Amino acid sequence: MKLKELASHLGLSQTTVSRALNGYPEVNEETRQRVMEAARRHDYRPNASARRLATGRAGAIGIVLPTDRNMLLDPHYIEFQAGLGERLLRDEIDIVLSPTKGSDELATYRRMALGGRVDAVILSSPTVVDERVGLLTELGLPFVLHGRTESHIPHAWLDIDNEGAFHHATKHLLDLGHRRIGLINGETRHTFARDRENGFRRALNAHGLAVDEAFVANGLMTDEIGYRITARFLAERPRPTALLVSSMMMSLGAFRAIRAAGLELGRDVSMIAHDDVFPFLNPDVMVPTMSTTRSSIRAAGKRVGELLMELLVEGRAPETIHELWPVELVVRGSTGPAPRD
Amino acid sequence: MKLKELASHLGLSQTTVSRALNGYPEVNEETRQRVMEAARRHDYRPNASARRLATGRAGAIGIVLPTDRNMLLDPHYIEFQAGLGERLLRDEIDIVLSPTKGSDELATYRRMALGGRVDAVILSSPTVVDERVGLLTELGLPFVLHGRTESHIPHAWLDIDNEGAFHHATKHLLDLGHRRIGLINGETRHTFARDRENGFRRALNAHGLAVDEAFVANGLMTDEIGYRITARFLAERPRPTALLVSSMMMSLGAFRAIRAAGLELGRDVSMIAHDDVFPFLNPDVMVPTMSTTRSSIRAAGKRVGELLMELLVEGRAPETIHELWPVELVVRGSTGPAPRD
DNA sequence: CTGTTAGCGCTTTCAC
DNA sequence: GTGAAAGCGCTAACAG
Repeated sequence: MKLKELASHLGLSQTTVSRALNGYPEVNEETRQRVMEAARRHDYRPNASARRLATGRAGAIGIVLPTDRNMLLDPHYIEFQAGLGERLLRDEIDIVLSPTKGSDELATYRRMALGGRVDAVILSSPTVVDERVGLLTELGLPFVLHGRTESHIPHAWLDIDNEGAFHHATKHLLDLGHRRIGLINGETRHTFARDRENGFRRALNAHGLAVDEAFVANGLMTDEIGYRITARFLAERPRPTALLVSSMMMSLGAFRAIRAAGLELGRDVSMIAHDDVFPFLNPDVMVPTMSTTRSSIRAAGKRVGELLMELLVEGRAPETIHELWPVELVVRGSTGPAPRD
Repeated sequence: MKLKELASHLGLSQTTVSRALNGYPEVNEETRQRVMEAARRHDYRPNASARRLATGRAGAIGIVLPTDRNMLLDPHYIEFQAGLGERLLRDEIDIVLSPTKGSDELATYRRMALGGRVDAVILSSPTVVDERVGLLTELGLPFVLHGRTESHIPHAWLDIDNEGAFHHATKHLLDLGHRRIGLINGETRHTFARDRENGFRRALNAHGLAVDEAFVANGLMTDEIGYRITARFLAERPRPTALLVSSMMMSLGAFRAIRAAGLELGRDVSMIAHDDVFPFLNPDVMVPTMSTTRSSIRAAGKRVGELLMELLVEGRAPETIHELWPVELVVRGSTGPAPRD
């Protein structure tokens, strides 16, 4: 069923039917009812491409999906998508995933912009210096950055307070008497990792403590890397009495390394991990329960969807969109007072 | 830059330029070079909507994304997407995610089909009786099912041999002398869970053993549920000496429950878990290493992309596409001989 | 080998 | 309040 057929069916013009369906005010209320009713009965759906071509709006937002390693081989991504989808659903906006090999990423954004397939894009996992912001601005494709990057170009972003979170967590460990604290972090080129490290260092410095560089490590946020780094830390003498870990996934590996070293989590070694709140990994049911800095990545996705709509529909200026979310510290069983030496 | 401009720039008609760009054979090779070169120089990209409207092809395939809990907001999903993307990338095919609330799922498929936004869709996590197959067939929207469902309607599917995998795993445990084996499975409405249970039962029966229903459990495939079910199993007397677990995520919880019960994995209790091969969860680096039935969900995604293209481009008949992948049993440290009673 | 001419299905002036 | 007509940017017969 296409508009033309529907119109002739009703003995009306395409124009009127289109107007009725799209809620234009100048349509007779009775006519509108008839049109609506007929549309429903015939299960009429406007053709997306035709509508887009006519309006210039794509009704979709884009995400570039790097198919190779390490970018988003983690569950963070899908949680974010779920949140985003939750919001976009309301306006029947689709998410277009454009697969890309890591090296062609910028070219893919270019293709998205020029192809008119999307109205805006979302940028995730920014690095400290991120070329994408400049490119998209130049291309005139609206976007919201999830995270932050250093750039003089005004743009919309939403981030969590990584610096504050790890500062708080470190301070908590210091208050418990820990003096040798290890940091197991994501890759340094990512802004969030740098921010967390800054928070960590600031807390130690404020306490008059030097950072022991042997206890600062970065890597992919996997179970395996968590295990390896922790094993290395625990082999040092003296070893750290507490760990700050950038992801729950890494904390799983860290936990195993602690056990493998014959130590007990929450007594011999304390741990605080960052929790993005995955439905399948609940710090409350771990044994011992895991102390965390918590911020739902799904909620962030939802809010980013919201901001995108404000950008697109209400024409809100990107530079007015800067949201920094506070991060909660949840103290559970994996943290305890520093053991005596 | 649009086609029209590019054409007048070159002193050619739109048609010729279009043909040159789309690789039609009847274009003079020299002309084609000129056109290509000009297109590159001006960074010309055909408008996706216009092309779609003209050709009727969308250049995208759809996935319905259930935004609420428990469907597949788990990492399985993103791995599959990555594999799919890897293949679709080659033909510049996009993936359109249509967010939906669980209950509106069928309506969303309908919308996708009628809206012409996608050329085909992918169906994941089928239930034993799955209405989607009938709906899509009726709507005439091509699809490939990842998994299997009971249906008399001919359709394309790719699945792993879940029955065989769990039969094999169970048999292996039996050969090691285990007699009380627990099954920790996904939700029974899903075909894969039913198939795994069937394989498990068949192996026990072939061995002349009755299935102890107290040792068969189903639930969401999360760490938490894995923990709970295992704790319950281990509280039974006599308790199981081996566990078959449907996901690595659940096995993490199972592992914790085993430790919490003061038992040792691989000695007091053996475990085989199904591994979808996530880059962030490596059975080889666990302690002890985890025995698994292994099949890469990412490889499946890639192959589904391939099949989709055959369906769409080469016009392959859906009913000729039935792939059942064998599953490898990888014996590692988490399995050992049954302990003496 | 190239150009002319219709559309694809919808929205949107501009008249009435 | 409704309709006629002109596109949106591209592809695809059909001629030549």
